[in-house]
Amino acid sequence: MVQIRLTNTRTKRKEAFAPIDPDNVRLYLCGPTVYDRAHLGNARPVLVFDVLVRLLNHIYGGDHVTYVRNFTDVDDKINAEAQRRRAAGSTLSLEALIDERTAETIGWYHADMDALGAMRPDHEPRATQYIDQMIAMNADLIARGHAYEAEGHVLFDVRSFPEYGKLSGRSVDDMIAGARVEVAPFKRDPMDFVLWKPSSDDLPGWDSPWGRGRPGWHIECSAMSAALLGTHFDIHGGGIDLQFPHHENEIAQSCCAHPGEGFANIWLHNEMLQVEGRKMSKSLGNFFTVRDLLDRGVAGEVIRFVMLSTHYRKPMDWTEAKAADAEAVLRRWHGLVAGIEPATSPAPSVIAALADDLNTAGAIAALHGLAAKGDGAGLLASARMLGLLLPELAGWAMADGAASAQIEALLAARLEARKARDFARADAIRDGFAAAGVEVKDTPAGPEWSLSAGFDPERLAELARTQGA
RNA sequence: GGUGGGUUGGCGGAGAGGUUACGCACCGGAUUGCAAAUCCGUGAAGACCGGUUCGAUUCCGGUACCCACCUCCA
Repeated sequence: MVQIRLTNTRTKRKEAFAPIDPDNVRLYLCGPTVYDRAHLGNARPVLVFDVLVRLLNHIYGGDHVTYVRNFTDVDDKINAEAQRRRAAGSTLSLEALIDERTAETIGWYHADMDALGAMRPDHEPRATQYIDQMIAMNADLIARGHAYEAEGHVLFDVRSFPEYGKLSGRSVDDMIAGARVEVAPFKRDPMDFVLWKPSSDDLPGWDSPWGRGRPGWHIECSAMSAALLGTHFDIHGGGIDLQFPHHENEIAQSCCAHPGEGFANIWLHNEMLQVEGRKMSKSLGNFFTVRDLLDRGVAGEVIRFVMLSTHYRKPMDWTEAKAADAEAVLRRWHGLVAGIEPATSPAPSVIAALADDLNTAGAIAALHGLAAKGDGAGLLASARMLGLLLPELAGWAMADGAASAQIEALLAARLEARKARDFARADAIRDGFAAAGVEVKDTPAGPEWSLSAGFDPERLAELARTQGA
């Protein structure tokens, strides 16, 4: 069996992966807060985990892997949007407006991640479905002396958990020394964080032993992972920005509520996304969503390829040049595997690269090797381990019937012109193909064609008109 | 200020203490009516300063720059 090695950010080392139960490998990925469209950075952990799950499925069998990714649907931005809609004249209740907003956002999220070829997790719990479990966990933490109630809040007592800060390499005292924000007076320690907070009448709330309120952000993941994966599971992941405070707080909650269980064995964190060498931010004007890219004609498969061409633990820079490069490679590969059945198993070189801490860039290099050998079957089977060259994502690289007919007609016209030694016309058609993004290869068996990066159906149609083909 | 990540050839981007990464681009050759594609081939690197070593881009220390995170923001 292939040995997977993963960099565990908890131990800061690359470790051999040994599942707790090989018959049920369990992973949890922190999912989106569903208040708006997913931006490009949100896609990175999803794709990293997608490749990881595909690899685990390959090694342990798809029925022996359980993948959970949550939706955070309790959040002040969601509340603000619901309040905005009601202020704008909606007659629906606040709760109904929140449902409306989160439902549509989840729909968008699914559509966008589907377009990237990301498999749906086995479970996609919503925080609002686990309020009872969160309340129970909070009560338990109070009973165990790890949390306390103050002014309608329930707060986690970080001083009760000596390990606090270990994941992110911070000490409570250092963090307090560097604190920049005023501390709520009812906290015992400035680093104590909220497990439950009171809701005013114009905010969603649930009845609890501490009055009507809503959960703090972190407790949902502790409650939902325990409910769906148990109190000890294999892999927990997310963006490196979540390492502190979110994951630190999850560990504190879960380890104190379930002492001795261990919580997640391995923590995986992906580095952040940049755009053209700069941080992606609304103020820099380089902020965009996955949907923005898709609408601009960048294929989901191209986005996936670019994402996977940088190792997950390095900062990833999104550039137009990379997208163009990826598109050219994928079009060539699609041409190479057209009509070919995948090999029965992926190439060992690709599996080996992925097993080595998800070295997707190395795996892509191995795919290039298969392509260079002309091993279409091997390329196809191996690329699919990375979620590439999947039939459901291939539509963008294919010409439709009208374009095919135009291209065939133009090729025939060009052949005729060449036979007549009318090279001016032959070259005009050739140049027109190039300008329209159609790649023609003249082989001994006759011309072959494929679409290249920047295929433009309108220019092709124009060419067909002017050449009378 | 604290914590973590990064810095590799023209560009992107991996692995490995000593042997070709890989892709794109470039250059030479084959091929072509000329091209394209394809095939063959040549170049080209590891921020800076020290240390360890027979030997470091790879390990260790320091410096510089870039990025992220640093309490009810998700």
